[in-house]
Amino acid sequence: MPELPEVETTRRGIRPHIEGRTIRTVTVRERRLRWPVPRALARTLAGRCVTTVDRRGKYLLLRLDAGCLLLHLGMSGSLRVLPAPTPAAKHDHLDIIFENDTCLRLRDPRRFGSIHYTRGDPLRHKLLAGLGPEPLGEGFSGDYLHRAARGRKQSIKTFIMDSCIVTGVGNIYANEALFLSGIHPKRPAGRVALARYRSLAENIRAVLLRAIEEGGTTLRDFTGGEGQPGYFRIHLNVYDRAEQPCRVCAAPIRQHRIGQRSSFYCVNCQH
DNA sequence: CCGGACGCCTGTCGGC
DNA sequence: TGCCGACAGGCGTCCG
Repeated sequence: MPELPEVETTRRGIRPHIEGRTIRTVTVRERRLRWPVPRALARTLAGRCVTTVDRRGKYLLLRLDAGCLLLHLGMSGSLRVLPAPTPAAKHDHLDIIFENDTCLRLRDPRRFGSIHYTRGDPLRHKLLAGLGPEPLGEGFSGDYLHRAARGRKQSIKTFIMDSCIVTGVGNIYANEALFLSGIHPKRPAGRVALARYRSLAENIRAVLLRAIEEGGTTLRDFTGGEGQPGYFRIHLNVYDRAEQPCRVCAAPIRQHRIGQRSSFYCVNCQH
């Protein structure tokens, strides 16, 4: 579910409630997530203080006074801040309760999300070490993409969704950025010219920033850290708009699968 | 090395 | 109604 804008929205929603707070207890109701929740998690976290809440790609980093908690929301995960005695519903797998009776609750019906604790530098963690540049940070540009794509035959869409290339771009925003740059999603990544990669890099940034401003995209059930939906859906040009008229040329938006993922594009505007 | 397919899960929706 | 298949915001792993 959550791509970079939704994870960033979650980060901004939970941060003011938990930064500087000390963890009193942790309740794990379901250990079977994408990877098993560490058995010692509750013991490890009790008494720790959250110093900062950061993000790397689609991972949230809760930096503690000792170690760091990594959270990934998978397809259906969400985090929410609640007053401590709030009854848990189905799929509420984890509660982190702070000494001021604030509860940080993880809900994840499909259980594709994961939780990891690391003692050392989180950016060195196995799952983060190989990630590509942040699309909103330094080191990400059209020149970089063009260089990385050299000789690649895979589709441009699969290419920009590869977290080793650039992190945080998922199915919604890949479709949207390619539309904005007029690039057909099936075009081989190695056959996109530098000028078009410059446009694409700018549009990836632009669409992610705009989505963050709107609090992310809520398709069915995404909510930010304070339970609010995101409003970027209104601005989607192609994603989930099969057969609807292109906002530029009015031709019907096409949908078909690229690398097992639904892809949406305008045959008229994208080449 | 690269690229594509496959699972992992539950919930929802459309068709019959 | 109910059943069944397809599909859903991700990604590590396996195989050719």
